[in-house]
Amino acid sequence: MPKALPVVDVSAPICCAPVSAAPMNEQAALEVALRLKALADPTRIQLMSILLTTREDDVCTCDLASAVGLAESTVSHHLGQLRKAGMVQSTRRGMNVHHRACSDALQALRLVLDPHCCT
Amino acid sequence: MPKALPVVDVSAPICCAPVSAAPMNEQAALEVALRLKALADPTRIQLMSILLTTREDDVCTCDLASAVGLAESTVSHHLGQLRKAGMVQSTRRGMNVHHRACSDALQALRLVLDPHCCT
DNA sequence: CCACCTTTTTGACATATGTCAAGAGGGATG
DNA sequence: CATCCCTCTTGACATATGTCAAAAAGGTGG
Repeated sequence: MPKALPVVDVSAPICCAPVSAAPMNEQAALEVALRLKALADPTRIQLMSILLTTREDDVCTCDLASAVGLAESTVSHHLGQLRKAGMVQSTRRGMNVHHRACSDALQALRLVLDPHCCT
Repeated sequence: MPKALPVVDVSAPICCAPVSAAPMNEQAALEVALRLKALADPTRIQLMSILLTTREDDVCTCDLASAVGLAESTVSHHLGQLRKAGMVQSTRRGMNVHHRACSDALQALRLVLDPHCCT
């Protein structure tokens, strides 16, 4: 990756034409890729799955850590990635931090990946 | 990534319950993550976009290389990744190799990412 | 203030990744 | 066969990534 790393804010749901609408330019492709990258890790997928399937708003970092069997610092790191990509929102409640999946961001990403938009 | 790298064949479209159906186990999460990883690169998203928006079956490696402005060996590498993930099919025709996007694989991935499957 | 719990940050480390140049392979065409 | 094209593979290199332990930061309760 000998290319300068681009600094882009991707905390909002992706909003651009679908991949199949027209050949994407570099900028749009980067926007999509950065969000995909946030999801492209087994641990983070598992975390998203747990958060998406938990209706209660009471999943804290330590719960997640024990659920995926990794160090809390590692899970905190992954949650940070997901947060930066707008996939998760976290709120401190007392001593704990509670996490929620942002289904809107995920849905927006799915829209962009639609392969049949303009067939 | 001090964990042993898992060797998994992901050339077929992903087929598992959506992330929001139930907490995913490690194996399923890995299957999803590996496919996402294949897409989680700006160049590869651009390549997919070009292939998806080209109805004719006549996009060869050198065309793609000049389209994205990278060395042909680099593009060949990316196409290999996409092929391994079942996102692209390539066929040799004479001197050139022609590439096609597999929209089924992309569609299957979108299904798994549905955040509202069981709300 | 002190002891304690949860979370994040930092540092270190091994592994993975994207890129190119150079070489090797596969086919067409003279 | 010789030559030229297109493609893929290999090697090298810089950067990014996932992981943990240790330390720091944020909060609660005595």
